[in-house]
Amino acid sequence: MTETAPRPTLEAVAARAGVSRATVSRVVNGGDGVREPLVERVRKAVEELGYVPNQAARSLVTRRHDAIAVVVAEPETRVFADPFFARQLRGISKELTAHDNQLVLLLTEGRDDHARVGRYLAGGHVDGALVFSLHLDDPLPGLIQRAGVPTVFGGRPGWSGDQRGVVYVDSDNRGGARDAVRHLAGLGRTRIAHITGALDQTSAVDRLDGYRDVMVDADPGLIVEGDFTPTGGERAMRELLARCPDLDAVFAANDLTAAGALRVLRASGRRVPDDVAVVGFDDMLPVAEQTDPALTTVRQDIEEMGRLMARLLLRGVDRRTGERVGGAPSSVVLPTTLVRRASA
Amino acid sequence: MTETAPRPTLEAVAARAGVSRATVSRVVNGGDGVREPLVERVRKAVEELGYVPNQAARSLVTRRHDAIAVVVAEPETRVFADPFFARQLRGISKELTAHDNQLVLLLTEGRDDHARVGRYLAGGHVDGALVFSLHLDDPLPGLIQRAGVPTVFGGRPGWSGDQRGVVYVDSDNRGGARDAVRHLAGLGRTRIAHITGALDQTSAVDRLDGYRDVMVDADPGLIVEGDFTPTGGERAMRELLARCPDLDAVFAANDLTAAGALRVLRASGRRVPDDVAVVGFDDMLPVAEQTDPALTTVRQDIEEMGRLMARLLLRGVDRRTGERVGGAPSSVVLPTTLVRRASA
DNA sequence: AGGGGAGGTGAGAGCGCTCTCGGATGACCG
DNA sequence: CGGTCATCCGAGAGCGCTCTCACCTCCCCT
Repeated sequence: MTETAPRPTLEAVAARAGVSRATVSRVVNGGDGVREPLVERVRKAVEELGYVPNQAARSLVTRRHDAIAVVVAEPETRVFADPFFARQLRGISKELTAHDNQLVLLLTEGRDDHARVGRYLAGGHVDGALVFSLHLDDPLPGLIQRAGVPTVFGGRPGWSGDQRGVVYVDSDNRGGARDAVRHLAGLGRTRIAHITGALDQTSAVDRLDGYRDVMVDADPGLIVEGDFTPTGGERAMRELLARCPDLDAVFAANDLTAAGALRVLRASGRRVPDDVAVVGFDDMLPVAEQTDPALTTVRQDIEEMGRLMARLLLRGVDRRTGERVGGAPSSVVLPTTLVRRASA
Repeated sequence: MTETAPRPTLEAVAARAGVSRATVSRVVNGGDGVREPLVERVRKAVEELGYVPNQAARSLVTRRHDAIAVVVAEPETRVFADPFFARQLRGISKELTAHDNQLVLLLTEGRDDHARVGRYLAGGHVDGALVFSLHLDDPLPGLIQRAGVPTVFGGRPGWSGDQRGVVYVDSDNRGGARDAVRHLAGLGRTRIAHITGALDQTSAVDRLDGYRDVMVDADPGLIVEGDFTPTGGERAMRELLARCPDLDAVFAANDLTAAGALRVLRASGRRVPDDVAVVGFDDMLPVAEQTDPALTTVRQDIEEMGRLMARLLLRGVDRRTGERVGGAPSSVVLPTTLVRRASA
């Protein structure tokens, strides 16, 4: 265990197989242009010696790292506490693994970390970056653009700078919100309230816009700002009940918010969905199914978002190294679906 | 953006500063043994050129990567869906960042992935590994030991192989469980049931052992196997109520399980804590506080566990490269604390 | 004033790999 | 049967860095 066996090099394999380094290299990298018997011999030598290429040496000459950074800006604990991000990460991991890429995770908190991440990305340690930019005033997109690293954002970055070349993957937050509100309207509800998410995030803004699309001349009193947390949902719901006791439906910006709202509604004696219908967003599974009553919500395929981000990025990275591709990748907005459960 | 500026090399910095490569290297790596005026000149040149060392070239000669792999075996979605892991990851990230190490995340699903991870670790791409080995029959510890990579496990690995040199960080699951059950007993409860976790994980086994420590001659009917999920908790609770309608307390193996149990208890007309007192484990925050009533539970400092794992590993890694250290690192078991809320 | 030593600095040899380029080999055609 | 060309393989030059070792300076002691 403490004994570090000297790892075999290309040279050693070449000697054993009785060929040159170049030939071994060719075989290891796909084996094109090497005749079958030689390929066999080299493969055998690799096997016997347990040869594994030295990635550092390889990167040194190829300038590729087969590694992608995943940057998660995490100013608040909340973000990380919900499973949303974990699911996305899983999708990303799957896709990267399938293409033999490593995932380098960079978690940031605060300004100093931003600088550090910027330096790291500019340092050319990775071939590209997947960035979850969560807040409107986040300096990260700017830093990254300057670093010149191919990047795909998770969620539309709320960034006022140069938009050219910005690629992102997002859910159709606005469309999903419209569906939710229309569903409530279709149930005959007319006093439909909205508890927003944290409005410094584009997803919250987009969902609010979707609500407004349907409720064109809604009572402004029916809109209360939340923050994507259950506690925020509770507070907002209390405020709503005080302001508009006659409301008959609530569209919450996410499931956690809805869960909080549900508790307050129950405590206030309202029956859900009979008195007040509630719709959430995300279909965050441990939560949405476990509320009482089970939550009607807007589902987004989170894992697929992650996978797509990775795919888009890898395409961009390939383009960079000069391989043929069909044009620059562009942003993708994934559809959402309404999941009907008991709450609306 | 598409234009990849050629990054300056050590050579370039040396030329600009009018010194040799060796001197620049010395300055970049701490500057020991270089006279002040020269240090200044080199620093200036580095600054002006925006020089960033090429990690690949450096690793090639030093055989260090300043990178640590975090391996998460994830046979079931559940593991990833709960925030437990995310918190630990955060602790790890902080500690690694503080020591200028990168975090390479390896997510595995299924046997093929295990082989892949084994190969990766054996390939010497990272200086060490942090492994979350979740199941008793997991082949990963064996693979890793064979790969000869310094490793620290998250949670006691339930592994029957050679235990020498196995280092892990765990919570005092057994002690925490004892505290929980004693607390219930202290409340005057006598028919205390236990819903276990998934018993192929050591944490579940240890918590069960802790329960048994206190309930030395408990009715075996009071113990039902769960699986750490809310649904499992519901099922188990129903079974318990059918078998032992006279139970007056439940110790659930984790908070999610407790949440499920709580729902079933309420549905069955039992009042909590009046009729049945409930204690969970983890103090998983969005969950434990939001249950009705708020959950009394056993808190473990998850983030600290992560930080500690990283610290232990880095110490082991240093030892490897020949730096002085105070002996081989050994496993650590962190204490837990009982958090009293409304449910017991 | 001369010698020894300590401390700074530079030259150069790799680390393990890829990739270009020239040479060898054999197939195929006239 | 000689020439042409495509195909396959090996020699060798780096990629950007670290680190050893020799040299050079300058200081201090006798």
